[in-house]
Amino acid sequence: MFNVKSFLSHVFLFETLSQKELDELASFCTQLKLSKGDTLFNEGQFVDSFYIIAFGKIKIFRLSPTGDENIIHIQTDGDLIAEAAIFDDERYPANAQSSDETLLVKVSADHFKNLLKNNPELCFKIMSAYAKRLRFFAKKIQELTLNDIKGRLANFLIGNNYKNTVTLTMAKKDLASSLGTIPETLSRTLQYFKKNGLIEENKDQIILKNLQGLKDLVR
Amino acid sequence: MFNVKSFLSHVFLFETLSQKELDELASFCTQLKLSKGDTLFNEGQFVDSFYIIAFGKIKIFRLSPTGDENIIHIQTDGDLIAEAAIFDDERYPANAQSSDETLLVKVSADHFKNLLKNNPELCFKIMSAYAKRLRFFAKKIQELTLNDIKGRLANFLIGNNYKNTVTLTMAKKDLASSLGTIPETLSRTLQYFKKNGLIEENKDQIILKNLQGLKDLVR
DNA sequence: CGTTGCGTTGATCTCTATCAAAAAAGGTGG
DNA sequence: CCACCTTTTTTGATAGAGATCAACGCAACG
Repeated sequence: MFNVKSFLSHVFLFETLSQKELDELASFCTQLKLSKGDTLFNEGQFVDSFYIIAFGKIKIFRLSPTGDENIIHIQTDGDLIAEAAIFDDERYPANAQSSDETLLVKVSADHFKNLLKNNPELCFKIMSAYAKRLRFFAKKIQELTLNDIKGRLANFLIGNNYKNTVTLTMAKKDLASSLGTIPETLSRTLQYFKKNGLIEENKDQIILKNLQGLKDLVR
Repeated sequence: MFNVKSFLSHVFLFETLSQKELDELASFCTQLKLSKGDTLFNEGQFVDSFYIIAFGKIKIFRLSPTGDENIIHIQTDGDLIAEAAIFDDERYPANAQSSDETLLVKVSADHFKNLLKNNPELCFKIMSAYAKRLRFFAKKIQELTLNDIKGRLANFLIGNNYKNTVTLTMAKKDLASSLGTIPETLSRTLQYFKKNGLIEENKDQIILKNLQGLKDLVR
């Protein structure tokens, strides 16, 4: 059985809250269960809450006029969604869709802001979370302008490996999109890595055989 | 004569402060004058303050290992610099350099955080500023992955035009870098726009002759 | 089993970076 | 104000990376 309050107390942003504050926070949170493909919100809709992922995956994306889906990122367990939007204007800036069986905690924006008013420490934590995300974005921008696809893929593999193995948690077409390329190119780049002895592939596992070689591809 | 307190009272972030709070704020702010080319801070240096531009231009950029300068953005009058960094870890994530005669107000991070502790409304403003910047970055990422150079330049022109005229406030080589390309390509793209009757150029003024045509180039 | 979506492979073409050089614009000192 | 030097911008030619289009194998699924 899933306990909202207990879950919240383990979320980085809320670690420092007192029992009383946690109770208050929990009082205006609700659970939300989504199936694969369900829409959480759409670009342009009014913001009335933000979300925390208990488990599952949420795809954040925008659509070009031609209908192409541009994945900004894929959020997963423990990640916050649209927490920035509640302080900005009153509409969501992107689409969010579940790409898996997903359980979310939904936090009412108005109530949350109220809680913040009396808790500067929590404010600081939120700001720090923002700052982290800003840094992540800045890094991504640099990566897009500086590195070619080999470099970007190598960087992804290096950053997501555990004991020299990367487990793909998303479809390759989604990985392609979040690397700023298309499935065909990703496929070819993976072949290239394999031919040069940099990696081996085994189902959804990618084994890094030559870490230094991969690093050399990254600027 | 430049008056710090009066200037601060007109900065969006501080509009809601009382006279008393403004006095306190001003007490730990200093002025800083930079000439063209002067360095404000470098990537990796410890963060002890953030800045507000009174007038002038500050270039925020990172260097690739090969020494290429990757301009993230160019900030100008009224903009904040490094205000996100003060809540993150303790180092600046990029380089900042004056690209003009520039006057800055320097705000001590520690003192400022202290002020924030007792001012939730100001916290909200800061968070909103963060949210805006996040959105700017997200848009830039989208643009880099979605649009080609024609699209990016068209988008820039559309977004920066006033009465169908864009006044270039930076060197073309810098514009090229912040669009994620190189001067040669920017130059050629401008020629292309001219040949197709989309724009006309006159010194540092670009006149948009066919707004719809430009829009059609943007995804 | 047929259908549907994903991943791979091949051929081609377009865009953009690179290299090289000339032209234009900006400073600087006399 | 002019000659000189530096930096920026433009133009040309070339090569390479990656997108596009097309087709096929393969697995999941009703």
